[in-house]
Amino acid sequence: MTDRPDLAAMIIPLSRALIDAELPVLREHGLSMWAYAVLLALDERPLRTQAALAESIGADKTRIIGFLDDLQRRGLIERTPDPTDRRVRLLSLTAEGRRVRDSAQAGIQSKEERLLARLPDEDRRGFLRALQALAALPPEEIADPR
Amino acid sequence: MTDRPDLAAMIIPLSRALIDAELPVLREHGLSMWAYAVLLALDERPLRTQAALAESIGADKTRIIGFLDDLQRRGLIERTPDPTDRRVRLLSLTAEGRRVRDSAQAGIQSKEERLLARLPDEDRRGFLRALQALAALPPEEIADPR
DNA sequence: TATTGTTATACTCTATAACTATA
DNA sequence: TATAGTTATAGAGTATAACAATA
Repeated sequence: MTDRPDLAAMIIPLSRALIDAELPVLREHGLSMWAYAVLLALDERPLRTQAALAESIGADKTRIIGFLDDLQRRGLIERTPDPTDRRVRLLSLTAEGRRVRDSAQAGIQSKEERLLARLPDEDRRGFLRALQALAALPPEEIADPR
Repeated sequence: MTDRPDLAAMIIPLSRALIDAELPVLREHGLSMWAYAVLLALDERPLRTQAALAESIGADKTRIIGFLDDLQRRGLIERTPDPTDRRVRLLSLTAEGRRVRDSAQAGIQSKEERLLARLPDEDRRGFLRALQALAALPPEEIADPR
């Protein structure tokens, strides 16, 4: 047995607190958490189906439809039928979508930086490296490591 | 702007994955996430009111009642009226409660250790130190740092 | 017949408000 | 009147199932 609290017992409340920290920032930009996740995912690269987009942000395909409707109505994303298969929707960020995303992210990261500033330099660097490594793992490997 | 993903964009999915990892372990011990959180909180020290217990684990006082009922029925906690003020309930872990808690926690932490083993030593140490520091902060300071 | 996106339905989780018993 | 605990109600979030369009 270790002498530390459970990882989950530290991360779950931290996760909740970060959500509480960031929702007001997102609201200033007219975004919900899921809408912001959509903008982040599409910024990487356009996606060919809504189901793929949903999966990439850990959501159900039925859950993001309302958010896509809204983002499209506001001109932040484009959602056009694929000419080669008219069942699927091609999804991409508009210039305005990228602008909103960048400005929301700037607000969020500046708040996060203020938080990280409380940590000693070397812990902060190790923390961020470890976090990026763990976030890059497929969820199944976290659920059942080794 | 930093060159990293948002903290929240890494921590929220990690948090979800850890929950998925730990629920099966808890279920083996007949515990839900909230029931386990109750056992962990009471292990630190007995508590004088249910509302204080609820707050310490980030729950609403109305939400933990069913779990307390069940834990008491199974003899894992004691819940006795305070003789000096019969409105309040004194809460504490029984020996059996501590046994179940220890065995569940052993299962959880061994799974977590397998996950942490993927990280380089110094990153892992920095990660755990940073996490403990952040988890010790009051939620308000995370929601609005500085 | 199978698949993409959508809508409709049911279920779970959580928060709010009412109730009781004590003080 | 106020507080601890409880119960009841309502709301949000989520998952499952049915549906329409296209392949």
